[in-house]
Amino acid sequence: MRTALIEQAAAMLVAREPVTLRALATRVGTSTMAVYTHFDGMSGLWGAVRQEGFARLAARLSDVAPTDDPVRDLAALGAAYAANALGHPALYRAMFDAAADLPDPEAAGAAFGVLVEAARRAVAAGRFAGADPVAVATRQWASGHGLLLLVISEVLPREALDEHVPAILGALFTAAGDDPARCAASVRAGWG
Amino acid sequence: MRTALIEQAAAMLVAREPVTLRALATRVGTSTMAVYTHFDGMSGLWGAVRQEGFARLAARLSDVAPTDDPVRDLAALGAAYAANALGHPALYRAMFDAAADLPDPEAAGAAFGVLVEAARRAVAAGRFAGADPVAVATRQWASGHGLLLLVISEVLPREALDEHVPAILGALFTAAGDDPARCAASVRAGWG
DNA sequence: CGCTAGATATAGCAGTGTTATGCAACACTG
DNA sequence: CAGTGTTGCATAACACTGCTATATCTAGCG
Repeated sequence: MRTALIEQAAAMLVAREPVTLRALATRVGTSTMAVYTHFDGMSGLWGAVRQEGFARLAARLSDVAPTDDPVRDLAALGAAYAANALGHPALYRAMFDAAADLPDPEAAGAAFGVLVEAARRAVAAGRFAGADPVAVATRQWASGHGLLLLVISEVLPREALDEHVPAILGALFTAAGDDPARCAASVRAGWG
Repeated sequence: MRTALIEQAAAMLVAREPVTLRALATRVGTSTMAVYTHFDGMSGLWGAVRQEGFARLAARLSDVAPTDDPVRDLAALGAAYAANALGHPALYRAMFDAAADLPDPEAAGAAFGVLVEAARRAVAAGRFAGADPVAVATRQWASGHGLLLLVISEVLPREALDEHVPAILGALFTAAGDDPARCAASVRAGWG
């Protein structure tokens, strides 16, 4: 029942239908009370939906197989992140509407951890000499997040991603200590 | 009446109170119908509020006096942008909830134009050799936007701005062609 | 003054989330 | 096995939301 409600809510979210209590209950074939017994009302359900979104994101990022080029992997993680967000834009927006209070913040931490781990390998491989992996991952995340939100909001066209993401990642990774030419090649390879 | 409604809505937004039709009408001392004669219902009022937000943002950015160091100016514009967003976080979020459809998109274009103009001066001054001013401005804007949203959402602490903004701007401006050391000094001077 | 047009006030509608109550099914206990 | 407490869902009602239809009032002008 819990999972049915969450999945139905996520489905209505990606279908761009308004996620209302009664419509949700009807679709699942139950009554409105179910949302109150399994969650703490709609706000609780939204929390569960956000967490599900972060769980799917973490799964998508974990699917990116590490190679012997950690900088390429960082770009590939960015591509997977963008694909996930563009595939379910409404869910992505909902996730960050209140990303601070998740039932289990570890889910978001896991997604972020994949990025940090790749950055750590880049530092270990000597590509990011003396850089802080957490700082690099945070900057990549924040920059990509902002660009993605502007694309999802239709402020920028979809092509803006291909135009700006490689440039931004190249700038960040070069600033972290990577060789500019080699960095550009890795980013191009990872971003696809 | 129009302006009273917009200002009251903005005030309730920064006060973190729910902006409801009846509460808004009561505060202004009128009836709910006023929102329908002067705007086209609540959605129309939200559009006007978003536009007012962009107008204030453009005014704040225009207040940044240009100096003979355009790279410093870009960082100063970033600081003004961040101060405006952090000063009225709820308004900032509302602005980008539907930034694509504004009654007069020129208001947002004006704010963005200030950034582009500074980048153009940097190109003209030889700091950004052969770079595209619009691309540089877009990357700075998107990156700062993402970081600001994460701070406003309390995913990242406020100190993250001082930690990451100079690094990100330095990386972007260096990638645009500026000298690393000189760029770092300009950013430091502008970010304050 | 009389009249028209615009804006405002009132009341009601459909829809929302939430809650109180009742009912049915389940698991445990003597 | 009967009785019993607990849990989970259904029903109905409540307060609230945005919105609209109608009536009233207030200028502005001939």
